[in-house]
Amino acid sequence: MPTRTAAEQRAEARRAYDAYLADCPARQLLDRLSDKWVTLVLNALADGPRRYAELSRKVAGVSQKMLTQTLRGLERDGLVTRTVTPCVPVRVDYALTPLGASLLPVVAAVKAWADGHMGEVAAARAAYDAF
Amino acid sequence: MPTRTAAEQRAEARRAYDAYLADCPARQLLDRLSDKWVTLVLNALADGPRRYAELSRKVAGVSQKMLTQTLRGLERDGLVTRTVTPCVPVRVDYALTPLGASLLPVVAAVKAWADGHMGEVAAARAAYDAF
DNA sequence: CCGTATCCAAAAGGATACTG
DNA sequence: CAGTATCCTTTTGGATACGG
Repeated sequence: MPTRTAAEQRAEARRAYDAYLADCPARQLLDRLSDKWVTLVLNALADGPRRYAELSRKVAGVSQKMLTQTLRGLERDGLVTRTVTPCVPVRVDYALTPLGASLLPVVAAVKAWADGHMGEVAAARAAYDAF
Repeated sequence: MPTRTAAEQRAEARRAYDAYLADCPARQLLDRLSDKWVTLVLNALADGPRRYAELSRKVAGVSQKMLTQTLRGLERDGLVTRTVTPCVPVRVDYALTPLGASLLPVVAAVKAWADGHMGEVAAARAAYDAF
């Protein structure tokens, strides 16, 4: 019997989809933005450089693991810089790059839509759930 | 000894954070957009209503479970409508609501930034990984 | 044709402890 | 201060089978 059935077809479609994603810049950005803490860190850095401990406080509720992981990701993507000042104790500052700063308006656009329409969404949810 | 230590403090901060998120429309929207398939489905519906099976094909690689789950979520949020035509076999059409359509420009803004800057991001990544 | 229900594997993410 | 390493729970999401 042929093992190549619906399962195989789906797997193939999935590979095609993954390849498509790899080539889709918008999707990559969305994946970054969808990381739970990225936008919060971006906003925390919006008005100037911040130290690690400052971010830890400003972005309330974030674990060390997630903060570090998020910062590393942003640094890798060229959105933030990490500056180590070798004094005692060590001092590390994070700041937005111009590229990172250029992303802020996009986040603001999302925020603007949200502020303008999330009321309708909330109402729709309430109506949906009531029924 | 007091069991109320760093752990408790963190937990409290986390509750505060969660409460903050519950009140933050932008964050809620971001959570929606971050759902892996939401934007793809939104785009698939951008130029007109589509049937379930059509979406299944247009959004390559999606499983039935995820497609249904995504559509239910969008319907709940008032972003898409679900219209059942009770013939044999059943026919179900999905379409964007005006609210859902109004979200398209936002997605487009994200896409625009991505198209304009993802090259730099990719370069930054390459540089970071090479080192 | 359009789903729902169940199971299960993989990944995300938090708590804790430890280091330079 | 600024992390790293480990463990472990929770969530996510695909595969499969079945129902209206």
